[in-house]
Amino acid sequence: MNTRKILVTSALPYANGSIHLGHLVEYIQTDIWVRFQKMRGHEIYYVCADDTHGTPIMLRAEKEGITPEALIARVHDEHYDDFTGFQIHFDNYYSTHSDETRHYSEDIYHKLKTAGLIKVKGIEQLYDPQRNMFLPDRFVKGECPKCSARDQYGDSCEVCGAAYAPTELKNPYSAVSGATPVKKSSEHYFFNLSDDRCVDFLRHWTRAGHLQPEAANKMHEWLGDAGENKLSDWDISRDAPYFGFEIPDAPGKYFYVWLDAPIGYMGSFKHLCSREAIDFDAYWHKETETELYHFIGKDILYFHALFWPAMLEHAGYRTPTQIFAHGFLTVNGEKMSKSRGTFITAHSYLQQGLNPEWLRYYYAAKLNGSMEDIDLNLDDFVARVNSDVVGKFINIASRCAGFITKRFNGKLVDGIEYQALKQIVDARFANWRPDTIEKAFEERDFSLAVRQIMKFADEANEYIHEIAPWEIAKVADKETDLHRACSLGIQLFFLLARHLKPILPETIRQAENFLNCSKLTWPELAAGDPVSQLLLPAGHTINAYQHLMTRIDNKQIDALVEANKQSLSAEQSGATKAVKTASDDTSKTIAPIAETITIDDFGKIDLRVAKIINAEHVEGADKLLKLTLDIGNEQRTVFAGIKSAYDPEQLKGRMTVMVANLAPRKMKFGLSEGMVLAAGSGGQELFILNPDSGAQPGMRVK
RNA sequence: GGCGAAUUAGCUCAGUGGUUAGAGCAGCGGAAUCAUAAUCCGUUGGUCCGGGGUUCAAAUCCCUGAUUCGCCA
Repeated sequence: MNTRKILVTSALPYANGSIHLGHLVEYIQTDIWVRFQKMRGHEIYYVCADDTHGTPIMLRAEKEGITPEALIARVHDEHYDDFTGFQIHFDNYYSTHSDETRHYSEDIYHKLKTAGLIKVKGIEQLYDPQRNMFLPDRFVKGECPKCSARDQYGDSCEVCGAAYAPTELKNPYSAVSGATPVKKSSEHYFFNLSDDRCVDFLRHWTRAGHLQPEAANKMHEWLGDAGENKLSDWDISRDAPYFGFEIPDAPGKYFYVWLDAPIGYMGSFKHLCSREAIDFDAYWHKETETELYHFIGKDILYFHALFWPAMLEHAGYRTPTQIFAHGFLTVNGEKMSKSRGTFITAHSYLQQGLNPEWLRYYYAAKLNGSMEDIDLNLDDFVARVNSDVVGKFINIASRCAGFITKRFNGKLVDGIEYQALKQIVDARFANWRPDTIEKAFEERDFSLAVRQIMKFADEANEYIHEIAPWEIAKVADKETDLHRACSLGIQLFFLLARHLKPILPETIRQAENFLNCSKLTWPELAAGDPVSQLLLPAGHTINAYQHLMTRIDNKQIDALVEANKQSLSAEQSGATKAVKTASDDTSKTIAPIAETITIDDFGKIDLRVAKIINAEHVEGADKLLKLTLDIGNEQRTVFAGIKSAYDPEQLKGRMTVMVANLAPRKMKFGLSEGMVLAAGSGGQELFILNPDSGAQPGMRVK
């Protein structure tokens, strides 16, 4: 077999926020693929790094009262610990805030400039006059120009979905200082993506097998047909103050974080090369035959399939062999949700004592190499892992090992019985060839690999049931049969373990101890060679069996979800890019959305427009006002806890909304026949609802 | 609004023109007791999202509608 030389990356997590189960899809996917290739003996390096630059990092560090360098050092360690906890093995986990990344950023910039692909032009942006800084879109808030919803971000409205420029917001304010932003122009540096050289190159490159078909189609949408030019030049500079690399010949101008992020792949690899004397150029030289793969989420295809290859090409470097994009993770069929406790951090998963290999297995069972989203269904997660891994796979070792240890001193059959065993394997298990599984792993169709491996595990259990070692064991003169049967079971377990090792590295490491064998390699089988060639040698001795994996208890999942509900305000959002940062600031004052209800549930609540015909203080009550409400054909008395915010006189004659079918409640001061609706945290922060003019008392609200 | 993807058993998913649509899990009925970390046999279960079309033949191809999710405006 030819030894391939491969460099693999996962996208760089942003150094602002924790790793969560959504991130882990990608790192687990990559790690499985890398481990598979390593087992096959290929020369493969897996590098990654924290993505450390940009305004959000700068502002967060400031908020915490530390330097950005201190912030990114801390987050780097947190991220690295999380990844290590999930058995994700990087050959190097570095930082984009490094000499190497700076070097290649400047190098690529210079080469692009020399090629005439950098230009400077003035643009007008919103500027925070109080903080003396330009504001990224997400740091400008205001009212949506279309629907007037308040507190919307500068790029799009979360209420009506409209997209717009931050300058279009009504009553804009800076999310940093609260000041009203002003328009100010400054010079920005652009990478000329719209240049014919880039467009022509990308038109070809995106169709040349470097992308999944669905990704290539998406790129075509962005590129347009031949003759069209839909690409805009890419703004690669940001003005000071900015945490990042200053552009060499442009004081006060910094490289935009997305310029140096992918260059961080090179930086991290360079750092590894220096440490381990690897030839960097062999992997990045234009004419190289080494392979380069980037695993990414589908959300950042734009950067990796357009900007990045165009930059590399015109700076004289090689371009990626392939971009492997995956979909998003949903939990129980929905977006991860902090209020439902399904926004689960890697740290909490590990801290709650859940086995990381459960998740690795489940993700593997779901991933198929396409850009489709995958769903983590928590009930299915428990059932699937328990049934497949413990019930089928682990059980094979568990049920055969006892006999081998107790009756045969740990030794598997040898001599003529070993030959008989091989014959059985080649007759009955001739279909246990690794080809299909190997191809599936190579193509990142892990779900197919897992299906195939579990089919083998089913066959192993069926066979063991047929020969029934526990029956043979009762018969005095059938020691040989018992020995052969159980040896076969262990051999089958050994074969399955070899296939599962990329997915379950720690469990299989323990299995290697149990099996008393050196590190398991991928089962390579040439065409025509019998399956029995893959077995442990004759007379091999194994160690006593100790349990290799426990089952998941539903209670553990409940506790995990509960823990992530509780940590709501404490946890940072941890999105891959900075866009989530600003929302963290508001999330602290906004209560989580309650459990989903059906329209029928809502229909049970009878809300009516009510006119407040009288309001008065209640003697002896600290918080209550006594309201008399007109709801059309009847009047209601309601005691409302709004004394702290409203004067009775100002309420008289106003219209509001009440729950008309709430069970009456006897209170110290009388019977309350419903409740009026109000928002706010209490005290002076209370706001009763007010229907639009024209609503009449008694109208139902629905 | 435009473009794209998805929709198959209770759950998670296979199945891209060819028997009567499958698997695992769950359920139900048995067996077994080596495996306290379990298995084996049997079995129930489907309007392949709805509607229309092409074809000897459609889950699969085409049109149309619904829902969900993306991207774009």
